[in-house]
Amino acid sequence: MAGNGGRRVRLDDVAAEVGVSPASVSLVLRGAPGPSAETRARVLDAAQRLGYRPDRAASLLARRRSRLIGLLIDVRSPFHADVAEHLQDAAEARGYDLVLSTITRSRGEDRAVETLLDSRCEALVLIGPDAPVARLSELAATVPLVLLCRRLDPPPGANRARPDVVRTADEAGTALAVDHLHGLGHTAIAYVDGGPGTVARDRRDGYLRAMATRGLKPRVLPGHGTPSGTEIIGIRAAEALLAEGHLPTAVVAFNDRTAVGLLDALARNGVDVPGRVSVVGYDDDPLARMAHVGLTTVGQDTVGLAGRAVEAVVARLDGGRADAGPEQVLEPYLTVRRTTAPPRPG
Amino acid sequence: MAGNGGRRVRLDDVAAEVGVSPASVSLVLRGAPGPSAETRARVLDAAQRLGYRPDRAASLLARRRSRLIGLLIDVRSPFHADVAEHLQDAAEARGYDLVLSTITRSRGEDRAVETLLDSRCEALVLIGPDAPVARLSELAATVPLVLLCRRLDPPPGANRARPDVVRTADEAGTALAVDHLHGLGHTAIAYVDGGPGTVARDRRDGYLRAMATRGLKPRVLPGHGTPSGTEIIGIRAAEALLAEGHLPTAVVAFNDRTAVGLLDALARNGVDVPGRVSVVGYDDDPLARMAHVGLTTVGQDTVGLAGRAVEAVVARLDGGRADAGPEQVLEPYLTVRRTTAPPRPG
DNA sequence: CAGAGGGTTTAAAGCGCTTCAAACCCGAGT
DNA sequence: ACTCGGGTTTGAAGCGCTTTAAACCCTCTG
Repeated sequence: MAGNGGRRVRLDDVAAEVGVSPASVSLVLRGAPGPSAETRARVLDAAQRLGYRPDRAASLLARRRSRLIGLLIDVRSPFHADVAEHLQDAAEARGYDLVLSTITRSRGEDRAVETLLDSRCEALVLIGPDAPVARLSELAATVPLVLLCRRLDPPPGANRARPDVVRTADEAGTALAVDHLHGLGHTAIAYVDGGPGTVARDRRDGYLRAMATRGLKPRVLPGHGTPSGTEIIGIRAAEALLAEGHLPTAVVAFNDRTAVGLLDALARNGVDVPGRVSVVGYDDDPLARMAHVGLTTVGQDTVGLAGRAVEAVVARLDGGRADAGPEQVLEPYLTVRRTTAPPRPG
Repeated sequence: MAGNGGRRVRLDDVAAEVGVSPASVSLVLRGAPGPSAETRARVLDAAQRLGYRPDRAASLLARRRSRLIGLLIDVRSPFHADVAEHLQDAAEARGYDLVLSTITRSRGEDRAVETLLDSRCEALVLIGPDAPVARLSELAATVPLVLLCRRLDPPPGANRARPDVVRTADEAGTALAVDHLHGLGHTAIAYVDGGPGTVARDRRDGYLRAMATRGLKPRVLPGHGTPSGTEIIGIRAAEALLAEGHLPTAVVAFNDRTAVGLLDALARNGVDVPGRVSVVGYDDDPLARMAHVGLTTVGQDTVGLAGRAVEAVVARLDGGRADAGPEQVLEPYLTVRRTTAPPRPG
């Protein structure tokens, strides 16, 4: 409110206004026990009147603990944004705050993590980081670390530090997709791969195993090539399939973006989905949920993931647990929308 | 590196290690003039060896000026992410740092701005904020403010504080689209609106004016309804058009997301684009650039916008300019891709 | 009426870094 | 021998808040 050109209002100013010590004001403002109801009221009123805003830097510096959790995300990913939101809530509920650092073109994972470290974070949560196991282990030696949606494989040596891991059972996810399709009557089910990375591997393995279990012949379309997991990959896969002349009756894609690329290329070539080909994605992206896409997809429990991640952090920070807890693996779920149907008879 | 369980390494530790005063270390680490080459080398070496990381909170608190620019964005928007990246670069070049605060479901514009204010930001940049003019003016009275991609209309009273404004000439943008289509031979050009908001108004006005100038009959499809500017709006518009039985030969959409919805609904209904209908979007979203979309669209000069925004901030902060400079309006550009073509003869 | 005990308030010591005036050192100039 | 000036280094005072032990002030016992 106060548009006075003067200096920013400090805690002392409020104290002076009310006629109490800065200590009291600090206590009141943080809702700490001590001050009487009357003092509280007067301080709150004055703070409001003067338009006082606490200085985060100062408060952070003075506080014993920062109660800050650093989060690394990729701004571009809606999935990350989603998880971040739930993390925010979960952290808040436990009395923690989130500092987020995004990775961009000009700012790699390492730099983003450094920013976090410089910001007094007591723990770090990394969503599906690309860093090699050795680097992660090294980081984990410095600060409590939670890996979200990424397994640590191969596990670091026995005496190396080990981060907590919270992830979705991705093998089960693609198996779910195969189940669903097989249940509808499909037998020719192809898979579009997601390139390198542990996540892609898990999903592929899940598909392969599920196919093997049912005695079906797997068919994996390569997912590498620059930006893996993008629409382009899906388009290429569709083109490859079309070029062969005979399409499978169903395709499972590494993720929704790939699935959307697939969908689009199929539509452009006059292939009816789900009439001629069924498609299943992975992530339950907002993209997939959009009415006009209506993609059947495997979803991750973002609320659960966020919750577990925060629990892991709290267990280390407040619970005094020194080393990583057991890996937490959440089950994925399948959301059936409009891109899957029984195969066309004949 | 140092995985020692001990306390975090402080500036004093480095100073002690080298045998100089903390003051010298501080100077060296910030590249400030003073210390001799030899001192520099020794300090840098020790800092490296001890794995020293400066504490941002402490540094921020001690510094006279924070050189921090607060940026408000919506994580979900790729356009915002894009601008943010360029802002980051531009700010860095001028010796400023960015603090970003994102608006989410559970965290409105106001709260996000408060976080920024609490973080010692010397100036704020808001990308297309929804807040009413009065609120923005009030904010501008507190802190140097730059409005990006949003005009201030109606202008606040004469004695009210006024933010700097950097935006794209949106009227010109849609006019560009109409130009292009008319140039191809189209005369039945419809427009899908973007709901309330100054941006939507400008774009619509540009369309209407351009149509009037050419003596063409405008046709605006409503863009309101929850989340305006989304794919849904495009789908509804396409359905409305299809229901009428006769399609225009070209459609200009408020933004790319709307255009994509439009595209999708048309494809589903067997309408060839650009054979039967041409479509133009707005924003030059990564979405539009994607190979399989190939949307002809109007783009904004994000680098220019970011640069001007930072210039405006610097002019106020370092240049001593007290009040807002002139509104900066950048010209949009048209990127022709594969969704526009001459109308089908006959 | 002295002393105990509980609820409030506060003085003072930081948190880890920056800043800047003052001190220092040394060879050059007088 | 002595001052001068420039390049280096540093002591010390904060930045605005938190925290803790100690001081205070009552009212309540014994």
